[in-house]
Amino acid sequence: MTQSPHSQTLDRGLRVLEVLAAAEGPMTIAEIAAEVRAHRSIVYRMIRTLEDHRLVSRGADGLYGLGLGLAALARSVSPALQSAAMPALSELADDVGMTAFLVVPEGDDAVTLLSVEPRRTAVHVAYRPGVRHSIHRGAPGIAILAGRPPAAGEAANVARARTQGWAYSQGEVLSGMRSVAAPVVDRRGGVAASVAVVYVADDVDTAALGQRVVAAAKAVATEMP
Amino acid sequence: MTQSPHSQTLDRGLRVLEVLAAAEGPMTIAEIAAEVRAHRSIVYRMIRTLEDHRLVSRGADGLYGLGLGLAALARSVSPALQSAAMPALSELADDVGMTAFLVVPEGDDAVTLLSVEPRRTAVHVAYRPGVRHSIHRGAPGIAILAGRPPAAGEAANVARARTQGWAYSQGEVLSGMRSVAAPVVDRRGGVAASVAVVYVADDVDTAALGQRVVAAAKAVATEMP
DNA sequence: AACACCCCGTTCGATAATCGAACAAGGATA
DNA sequence: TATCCTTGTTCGATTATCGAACGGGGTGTT
Repeated sequence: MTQSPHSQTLDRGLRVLEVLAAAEGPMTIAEIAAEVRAHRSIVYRMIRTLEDHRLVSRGADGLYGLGLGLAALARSVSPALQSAAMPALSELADDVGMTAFLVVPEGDDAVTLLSVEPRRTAVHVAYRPGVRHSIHRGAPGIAILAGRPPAAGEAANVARARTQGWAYSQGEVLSGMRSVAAPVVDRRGGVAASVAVVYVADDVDTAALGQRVVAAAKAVATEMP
Repeated sequence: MTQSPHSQTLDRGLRVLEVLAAAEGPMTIAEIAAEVRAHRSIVYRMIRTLEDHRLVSRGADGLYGLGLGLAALARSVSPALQSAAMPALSELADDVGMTAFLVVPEGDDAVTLLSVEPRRTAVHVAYRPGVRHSIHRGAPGIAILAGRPPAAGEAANVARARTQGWAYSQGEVLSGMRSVAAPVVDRRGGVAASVAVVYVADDVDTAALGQRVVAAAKAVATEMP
């Protein structure tokens, strides 16, 4: 078994991006270097290269932050799925007054790819793209599992979600949060994603909400190429 | 004057991402290597590293595409601005039945950071994040310029936009497309962005639309921290 | 079957890209 | 002025990277 060599330089460059993403605001090169644990001159060279690709940009104050090239790159992640989901998600968010989002499986994780906040509710739950958790916890992940062919020894909540068409969870990802989700099943019968909403209220007609989310998920599937 | 050394390895790694973004669908490593004009074994090493950072992912068929880590990174580009703009944009898009988007200046360019398509119009103009053009062409760029302090020798359309509060353009970026935009002026008087809509119809009350866009831009500014 | 072709993934010595201590040049503070 | 801190660059030593070559698996063709 080999060591599967990795690229040190590329790794450090990507860590620069991650450090900038995790930071509160723009940073100096010295701060970045300290965080990445590399020599300053190394970070200089890398920052220049990242700047060429517009992945970082130097603000007017001389500090560095993430650049707009990332917006273009992110838009190219599953573009067909994103385009198909966008209208259905915003319609759903408006209808029910909750944040609606699209969750995609990646290995054993469920990752939020796209989220739409409702137009005008006093309070709503912010749910950011990039959020990642186990596919076995939370309605979005359960919905994805339920959309797949039945597996031996699968959890009870997955089986229930499969028969009723949507999944429900409470506090599995964030305490106090409830979530309802339905799988997006594409033409070939594969599960591409799930559509979900989150909320905190306890006076919600879950069954009706479930049907509404199922309809949104179907709409997404219909728009898929 | 030195050559401002750049990092070859990092550059090639980023080009891998760009190649994947530009591609129609997932690619083999050999295809990527050909496109990037680097040896296959180099691309192997880089792909492994990119995979560790979840910027690329290997599909079930063994092909590689962009990974979900990009969604998280993109969300960290001006997060405050994105959060502030999201609700106002989707409300605007719904109200007027047009695609609404947030445009940010980067040097001499105007770049689309965020876009929201309307819920249910038969036809609407798709406008993708990452679109970039000169800040001097098109309503979004003009609006940003108009939000800045008056400059000597500035174009007439900028001056007009400043007095009326919003900018209008026709076919400057895409032929046949009309666009109306208004600047987002933050608390410190700086111009962070502009809010814009695009459409093709010629029977639109431009003045009324302009007022509506101005209101949306104000709403975004109000939500800014 | 045997062949040809393409893609995958890895190995390893030569090489060139990278590393990082040291340097020069501003600001700021005292 | 002198001191300190930060930014940005230089350049020889080192080491990560490069890339030709290898082995193996899959698919389609003769």
